[in-house]
Amino acid sequence: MDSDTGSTCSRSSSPDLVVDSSFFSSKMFQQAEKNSDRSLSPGGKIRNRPDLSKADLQELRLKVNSRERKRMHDLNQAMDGLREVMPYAQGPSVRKLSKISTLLLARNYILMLSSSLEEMKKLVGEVYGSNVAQTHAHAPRPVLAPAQLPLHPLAQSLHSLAAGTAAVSSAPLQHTSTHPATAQTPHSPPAAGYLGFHAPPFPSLLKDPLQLAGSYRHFPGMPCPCSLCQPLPASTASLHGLSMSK
DNA sequence: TAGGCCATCTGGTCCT
DNA sequence: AGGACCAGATGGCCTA
Repeated sequence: MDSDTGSTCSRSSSPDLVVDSSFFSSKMFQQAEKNSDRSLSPGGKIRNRPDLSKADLQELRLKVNSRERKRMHDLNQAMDGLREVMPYAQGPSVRKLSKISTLLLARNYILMLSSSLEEMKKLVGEVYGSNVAQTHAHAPRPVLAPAQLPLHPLAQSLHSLAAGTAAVSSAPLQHTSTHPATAQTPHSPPAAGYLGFHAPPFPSLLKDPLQLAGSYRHFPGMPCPCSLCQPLPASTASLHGLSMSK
């Protein structure tokens, strides 16, 4: 059951709840009674307090409920904070990620970043190694194009992740996906399966990462990974398989 | 109307 | 003892 305040908050996960006497509406007490009837099991910290009067028991129960509400609100706030840093379009017209989707997406995001970091380390090591060899050989060496530098795989993967997320959640990114397989109606939340770990997340993207180049979101502070801006080096192709199969 | 998602209440358990 | 955390139950809202 929703509290009166909860039902007016447009499904916000973190409603600003002001607990006052009116908050405990008859509806809430009806629910409380039901729950009490249902859970008449022996035990229960509050129920087993013969030393307290009925009024005290009720006050204690309200206090505990309030704490629990606050705890859940804090949890939801943290969840909102997590949503904010996810590569996912946000805005008033965009339905926010569900909790489960947020967690799954976050996990994949972390995995992708970790993988990209490893790849960056490798490439940096290779570059330094080559430079050392080159210095000794006095031979001219082609300079890596920016598109081939280590950040590329990270950004490329971000595009896949973001585009896929948008596809399954229908949250419009800055570019609009036109891929028929990923088109969904607005306001449909992402299915957990798409963000899960047992199947390639976005098969169409894995098949042809270049196809959706124009539908990607560009992230501030990151090199644009879309194929319109950069070619896809073979070394990063494996990243598209990085996902949920763990 | 069914199903998904969510907020809330509640009792139980664990920790300080 | 009190608080945090957890899981089950319930009902509301929303979308397909």
